[in-house]
This record gives sequence, structure tokens and C-alpha cells, in this order.
Amino acid sequence: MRIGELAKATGVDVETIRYYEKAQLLSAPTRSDNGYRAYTQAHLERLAFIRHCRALDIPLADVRRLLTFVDSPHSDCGEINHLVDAQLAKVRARLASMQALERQLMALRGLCLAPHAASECGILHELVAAAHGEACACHPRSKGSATLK
Amino acid sequence: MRIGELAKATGVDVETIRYYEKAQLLSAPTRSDNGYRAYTQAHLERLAFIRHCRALDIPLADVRRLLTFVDSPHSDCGEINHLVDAQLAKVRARLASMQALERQLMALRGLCLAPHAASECGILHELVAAAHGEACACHPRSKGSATLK
DNA sequence: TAGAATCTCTGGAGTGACTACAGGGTCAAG
DNA sequence: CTTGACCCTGTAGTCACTCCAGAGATTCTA
Repeated sequence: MRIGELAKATGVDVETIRYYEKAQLLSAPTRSDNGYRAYTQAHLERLAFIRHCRALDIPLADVRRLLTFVDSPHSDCGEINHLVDAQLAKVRARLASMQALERQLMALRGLCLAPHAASECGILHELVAAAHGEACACHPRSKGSATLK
Repeated sequence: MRIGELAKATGVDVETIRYYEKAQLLSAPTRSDNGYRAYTQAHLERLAFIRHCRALDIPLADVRRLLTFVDSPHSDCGEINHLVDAQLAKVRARLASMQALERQLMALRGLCLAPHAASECGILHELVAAAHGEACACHPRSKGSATLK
């Protein structure tokens, strides 16, 4: 199988496959007489594994660890659990901050509903106000007056 | 104000401030006799503005655009709305994929509750199964048998 | 006043995970 | 025989920082 076929079969870009080889995630395949990379079914499976992990946003360093487990079936899988747990925690933390971000942007967007002069734009005012340490729609002060007069 | 004081006042790292200067987001301040950067209140406000935008995950290129609006108060703010809307759409898209990701990882995690040999680890089986195009707990096949026998 | 700790400077390299070239070689179809 | 699709290597660019080396300036403590 040539690199283009492998790319099509797995949905991974050709350049990315070469990158994975250089990054030691995919072993270097044998070469045909013309110097083209010749991949086997084993490569395809390994690449699909990597792609699946990446779809789960698992960093390449962790994918590398997981691959060693695939290669040594008698080792203990405790670290695998740990790895997935860590990934889940990371995703959840990002999820929470994303949700806060969405709320902040919605509050900001609500300050300017129709276009007008920038000097009167609620959004710009809001962003500038942050510079003065005033309460803003995004990050209301927890204590004291959260309302601007 | 020296760079360290500015950093403390805004919560932006010293190196990041210098980076913003190089990236043309913050104008180069005058220098003291010893060559140290001497910042003004205007710099502080501008930096706070940038920081606030970054807290909203607005890319630096967009922050640069926003700063031109701050500098030209008579321009129309339509682009500001557009920019915030685009940011909101981006955050929402990421939010959705993050939520899917969380579900996938939870499904994966449920496959191995106690550590044992890697060869029998449900998580590893699952990740490897993806290589064969089989249905997996993360991405069940829409048609046909979604259950593994 | 000496020495140490802290601050500041510049320029350059490193991060993650690709992505995009430039400049060439190989191969099949028309 | 030329066109186009594919493949090769190596390098540089992306984003937004972050870290480092090696040097000079300032400030604190003994």
C-alpha cells in the first residue's frame, strides 16, 4: 500500500503520516524499488489506532505510551485507566471554562445589537472598561456594586 | 512604570509583554537612561484590554483589529459585532465537540473498571477495534448491528 | 562597601501537532 | 511526448507564548 492509499483508507493526511513516522509513532515502512513507502495492514491498523486516539484529543505523547501497551499485552493496564482518567479530567476542565466563555461572550454581544459609531459601541466600552478595573458584564465584581451608574 | 510593575498590575507575564511589543500589539515605550522600558498609564490600559480579549480567547489578529477601533472612535462598529459573533460561533462549535468528547471518553472509561493485564483491557480492545472499522463504544455505527457479539 | 539577590536587556530556540511549501523524481494515460 | 497525479526530502511557517543564555542595572542585606 502506498502512502496515498493509506491516507485515503484512514482519513489521515499524507503529510501527517510522514510526520508520525518522523515523530516515531509509526514505524518506517519498507521501500519499493522507486523509493516509495510500502505499507502493510499492520501499519494501517496502527495508524487507525492513532487516529482514534487523536479524535479523543489524546496527546501524541500519551498515544505513544498506549502503543507500548498494545505491543506488550502482558503488562498491567493500570496506567491506561489513569491516562484515560487524566484525559477525561482535562476535557471536563476545558468544558467548564468553555461554558464560562460562552456566557461571557453572550453578555458582551448583548451590549451592542445594532451597528453604530465605535465610540458608542457597548462592546468596545465593555472591553475598554476592563482596563480600568471596573465591573464588566463578563466578570462582574463578586462584592460591592456590580452595576455601573 | 517598569515592565515588572506592569506585569504585576495586569497579571501578564513579563515575557508576554515583550512578545506583544514585538507582535505590534503594544507600542514600544520610551526607555529610561538605563535602557529599561518605561510604561505609561495608557500602556497599562491597552494591555488590560488585550488581556481581557485573550481571556475571551479572541485571537491576537482579532485583538489587533479591535485595537484599531479603539483608536478610531468614529468608525462604524459593525465589524466588532461580527467579530464577537464569529468568536461565539467558534466557542460553541468547540463546546459541542468537547461534549461529544466527554461522552466518548466516559464510554471508553466504563470498559475497564479495575486494572488487569493489558491484553484483557477493554479500553485497549476498544481502541484497537477502531483499527478494524468495527463499531466502538465511542462511535457506534449508525446502521446495522451496533452491538458486538 | 562588598556581595547577593533581584530585576532588566537582547536574541534565539523550543512547544504541539501539524501544514505548506520548494524543488525534484516516478509513473500511467492520452 | 506531454500532461497530470502521485511520491520523495528538507525546511519553514503556524499560534501564542515560554524558556534560556549571557550580559548589564539596581536594590537589599551584612
